[in-house]
Order: sequence, then C-alpha cells, then structure tokens
Amino acid sequence: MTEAEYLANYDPKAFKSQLLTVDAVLFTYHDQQLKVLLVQRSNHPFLGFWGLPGGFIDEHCDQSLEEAVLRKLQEKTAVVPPYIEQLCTLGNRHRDVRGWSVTVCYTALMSYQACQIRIDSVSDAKWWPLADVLQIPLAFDHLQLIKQARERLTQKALYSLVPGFALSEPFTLPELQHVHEVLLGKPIQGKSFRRRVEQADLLIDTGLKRTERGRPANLYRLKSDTASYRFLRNLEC
Amino acid sequence: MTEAEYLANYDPKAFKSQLLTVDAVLFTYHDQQLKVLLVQRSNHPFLGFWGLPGGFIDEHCDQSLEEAVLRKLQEKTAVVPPYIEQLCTLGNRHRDVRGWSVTVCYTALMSYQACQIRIDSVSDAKWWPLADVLQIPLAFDHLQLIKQARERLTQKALYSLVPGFALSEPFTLPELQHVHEVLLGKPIQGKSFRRRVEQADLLIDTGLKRTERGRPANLYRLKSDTASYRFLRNLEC
DNA sequence: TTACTTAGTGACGCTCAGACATAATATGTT
DNA sequence: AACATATTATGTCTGAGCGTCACTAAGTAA
Repeated sequence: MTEAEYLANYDPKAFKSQLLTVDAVLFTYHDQQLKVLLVQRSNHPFLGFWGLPGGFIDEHCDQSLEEAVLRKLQEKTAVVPPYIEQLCTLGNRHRDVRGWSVTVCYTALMSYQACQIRIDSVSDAKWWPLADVLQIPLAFDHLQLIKQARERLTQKALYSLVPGFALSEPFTLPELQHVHEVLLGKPIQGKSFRRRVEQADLLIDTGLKRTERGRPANLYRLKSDTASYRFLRNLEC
Repeated sequence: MTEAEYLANYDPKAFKSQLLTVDAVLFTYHDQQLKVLLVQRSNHPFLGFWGLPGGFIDEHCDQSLEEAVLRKLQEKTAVVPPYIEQLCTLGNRHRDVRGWSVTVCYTALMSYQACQIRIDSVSDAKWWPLADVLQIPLAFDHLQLIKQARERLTQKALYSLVPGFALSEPFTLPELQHVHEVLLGKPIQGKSFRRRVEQADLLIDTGLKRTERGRPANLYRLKSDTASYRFLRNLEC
C-alpha cells in the first residue's frame, strides 16, 4: 500500500484517543510575595473549583502547543508573558473522570502590573498568594503541577536570573534579590548577589533611580538573553 | 446540571482530538561512543524509515505516560532502563501528515550489554552511533528530539553523574569519565573528576579491580540516588 | 545637625575546579 | 631480575567566585 492509499483510507476517529489539554502555572511577584493565576471553572468536572488557566487545543487557530497555551493565557491576561517554558506533561487514566487524560503544562512569569486591570475586571480569574493556594482544593491535579513549577523556579533562582521576569521593569536590584529570597525561603548575601548580577551582565542600567526610604536604588531592565543564561556555580543557600 | 448528568451525556468522540504518541531517545555507550536505539518503521507514514521507539497509548494496559513509554521500550529491549526522564512534548499541526499530532518524548539510558542479545535477534531495532544518525533521514521530527536529548544529557554531564547509567556495572572511574568526555566533546582533568566523584559519594566501590594494560582500576556501581544528585558547581569545560 | 534607613563597596577566608608533577601497579621485553 | 611502558591514582599549587561582615554612600525625618 502506498502512503497515498494509506492516507485515503485513514480515519482519524477510528482509534480511541485521549483527552489533551494545555495548562499554565503563571507566577508573578506582588506585595512581597509570589502569586499564581487561577481561574474559576465554569464547566464540569470540578465546576466552581479554582484551577490553572488552560484548556483544549483549538485546531483552527493553534499551530502548536505553545501557541495554544499562549492563547489561553492571553484570554485571561490580555498579554503575552515575557517568559514561558514547558514544565512537564502529566497523563494517566485517573486524573480526569472522563477518561485517560493528558495535560502539557507550562511555567510562565509576568509582572503584576502588566495585566492587573484586565484581571481586576473579570470575576473568574484571580492572582492567589502561593501560600493560600496550598490551603484550598484545586481542580484535577493542578496543585501538584503548581508545586512542581514552584520547585523548578526555586532551582532557577540558584543558577539564573529568570525570576526577574516576575517583576515589572524597571526594577531595583534589591527587588530582584527579594524575589529570589522569597523563592529560596532564605536571605541571600547582598554582596554575593550583586557580584553575580554584575558578572552575568544581564541587567541594563536605565540610569534612573527610585527612592523610598534610604539611599536611592538604581533601576534596571532585563536583557533578552536572561532566559537562557546559566551561572556556573549555584548560590549555596 | 449535576456532574453525574454531565458525565451521562458526555461523548468522548464528540470533540475532535489530536494524535498522541510517546517516544523515547534511548542512549547507551559502547565502542567508545554514544549510540541511540532506532526502530525501522513498518507502517505509514515514513514506512521503512528509522525513527525513535514509541507509539500510541494503549488504554487497556497503560496506567500512565511513563508506563506507556516503558512498555514501548520493553517491547524492543526486553528490559526496563535504569534511568528515564521526560524530555519535552512536541505538538503541532505539521509534524504528521495525518493531522495535529503530539509526542511526549523521554530520554533514557541503559547499558549496551543489558539488551544486546535481544537487539541483535530482531531486525527492526538497532543501536546507531550518534554521528551516523545525523547523516540519515529519520521519521517525523525525531532528529530534532535526538539533538535536544543529547544537549540535555551534555548539560547533565557538567553537573551530575547521570551519564553513568549508560554503562554496565561494575565500571571503572576512567570509563565513567570517558562517557562524560564524549558527551562534552572535550577531555576532563582526571583529578577534577575524581574529586567530584568522591565528594558526591554516589559510587559504591565493589572492591574488585579490572586490568587491561596498566594499573588495575577500581570497579564501582552507581548508588540509586545518582539520578537526582546535582553538583553545586559545573565542570568548566 | 543628627538619627535612621536602605543601597552599595571593600577585604578576607574558604571551597573547589584547572593544571600538572609525581607515585602506584599492572604487563611485556630483554 | 631489571627495565620500559601503559594506565590508574594522588599531591599540590593557583585562581575564580561565594560567604561573611565591616564600612561607606545617599536619601528622609526629627
């Protein structure tokens, strides 16, 4: 049989297939703490529960998995996050009562300000402090995904400046350090952090300064290659 | 509508769904080089081409994605690899002529000896030297997946002893070092490598020695926590 | 002017990777 | 038996960079 004949006879619905969704754990930093974007479900299963933004692929408009998850995020936040990365894919026969189900989960970061207005204007999406999220029941296995995303981001705080994407630009160096400290759950030596930042050469000094109690702090932006830069040595916290 | 009513009316075939497969990039180390297991396809599309071992989920026997990919590997090698890790999930509307298609791809490592007999006995599976694989046309986007798996493993050679899972136990320390050197494409200072291995405390000294020209070398096994151990500092190669 | 607060620097020790000389232990040759 | 050779393993020095902490800088408030 030639490939042409095979395709002519091919029936996409002949084989039973699995439920496939994309989801995103979108973090930001606000009020001195990490927050994650959750959406209140308007459909079964888990109707009324809070869960991760995401959903099914739309074959009409989504060219790829990443386009699909970005579309889902954009529907809620009206913007595209400056950082997104595939986290993992979770699939088994137990996670959804409808049957064998698979989710491709992403981790994303963005500033609180970038979408504050949009989020405040809708009732079904909300930034949740990470500590609070651990206390409430979530849809599906989304709690597990959030924990895993957080662990990965904590690791990144040790050897990259990726957490900076959770801030709105321009930001001060102590602000960036504090995001890392919140992720690690421990204080970082300011001197060590500054040394690393300087050596990495990932921050653009805007020349501006911000003052709020104490000596004014320099304001920086992230260079575009921050997402892929890795330090050779981890912080030892 | 209650959830029970929703589920009673739920038709799994009502929504168009995507092709979903699992694939694995299985590496080993043999004849001083890295090899990858490829399978010759017996179906359209890409009939007759070499590609990664993998295939569709079998809802009857697979409880999870990982079980599915392990089953696929076991069908070819007759054994379960000592190391497996999710690599990435690739999904878009162009990678398969049959339509929107998604693969959840894993990276795995195992020793050459563990399945040599089984592989030699079948005609459709074969260990390919990695350099050769880059020269031949592969099915789908499997070349891209192999390259990505190799890059990730190269990174792991800088901050872990995971590449050791490509060896058969017991192995010598210079053998382990050479796997790392092949991955990195550069020689490593023997002293640095030994220091790290000792400090990590991941090798069990079997007390045995192996001699083949020169001073006999100690033989080691990997501790089970080698898969998750990370050095704080990278090799600087 | 002084106290206070926060931002940023200087200087020293420690750990560990790189580099390379040296020792140890086997085989093969004379 | 003595020696050459090959390979494994160790000793030691140097340097990069993190931890630590004292100190300086630059703003606000009393």
